[in-house]
Amino acid sequence: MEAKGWGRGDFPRTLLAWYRSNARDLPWRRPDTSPWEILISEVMLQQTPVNRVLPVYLAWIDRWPTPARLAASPAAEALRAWGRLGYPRRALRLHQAARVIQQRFGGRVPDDVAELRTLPGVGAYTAAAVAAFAYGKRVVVLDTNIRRVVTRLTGTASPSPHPTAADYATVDDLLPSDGRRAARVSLALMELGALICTSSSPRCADCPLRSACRWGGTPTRPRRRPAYRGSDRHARGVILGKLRDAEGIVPYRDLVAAWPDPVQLARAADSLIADGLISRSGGGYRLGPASDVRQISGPAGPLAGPRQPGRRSASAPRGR
DNA sequence: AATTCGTGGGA
DNA sequence: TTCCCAAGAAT
Repeated sequence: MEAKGWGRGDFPRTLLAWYRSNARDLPWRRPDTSPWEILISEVMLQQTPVNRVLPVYLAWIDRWPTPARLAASPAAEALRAWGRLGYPRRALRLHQAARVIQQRFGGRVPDDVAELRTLPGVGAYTAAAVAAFAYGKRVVVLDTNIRRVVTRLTGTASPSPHPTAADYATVDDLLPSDGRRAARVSLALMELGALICTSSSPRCADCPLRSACRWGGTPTRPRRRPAYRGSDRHARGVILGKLRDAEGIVPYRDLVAAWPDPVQLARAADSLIADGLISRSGGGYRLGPASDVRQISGPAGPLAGPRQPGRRSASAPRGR
């Protein structure tokens, strides 16, 4: 569907003019940003505000300027550098992605959406974003911002919580034929969604597209999420914080001191182990998956159990 | 297809 | 204080 009152070329021109003078100056938008840096920024920005990503991103690309460099580091280091960005499995997957890029793609971030999609932690949005923003490919980039802006603009709001085929078609119709220009339109739509056409209390008076917008101004009510405080999720966060702030092994008693319910604590720790975010080590816990130890200790380790002193902490929970 | 997965700033 | 929410992905 065409937005009302626009010729086909008018929409990109108006939007890009707005973007040129209103876009934030973000490091991953500099013209010399590498595909690897683009990938890092996109993963970090998943469900995470720009302002929180900025310092972590800068430190990350300084430390690991190539996939090879990250692939050569233990996963625990990636988790530690991730800091408090949230959703730490993203750090783990980005680390895994670096190893896949190194081993299967010769150290180069793929430019093909299907290949990008095979990387851990890279879904439909991130694959499209890297293909478009790093390589200038004409692909539909569909994140929550673009979906919100376009459905409001064209009056085609769909009730589905996930992007539909119709959503893709609607955006595809709005993108110019040139790949690099289309990518810039996608960036501009995202920026418009982030700065003007926000989820709640949008600043319609400042919108460059207001004369063509079909939106009636009816916000959608999201379902409320379960309480965080006191949840297993909260316990996981506390455990991870403790292990992140410690260099090595954290005794179990230190975790008990940080969380009142030992049953819940054990459950949370088990789930973190299952996710590869932490592992049992030397009678306590440490950041990172068990595979980190094999890497650090060298390939000599037999399949038989942990190579640690027989002394086992009495306070450590036994496998259940 | 519906759930689960952090975190902290601002309304 | 409570609640919302910020460039999704995996299962």
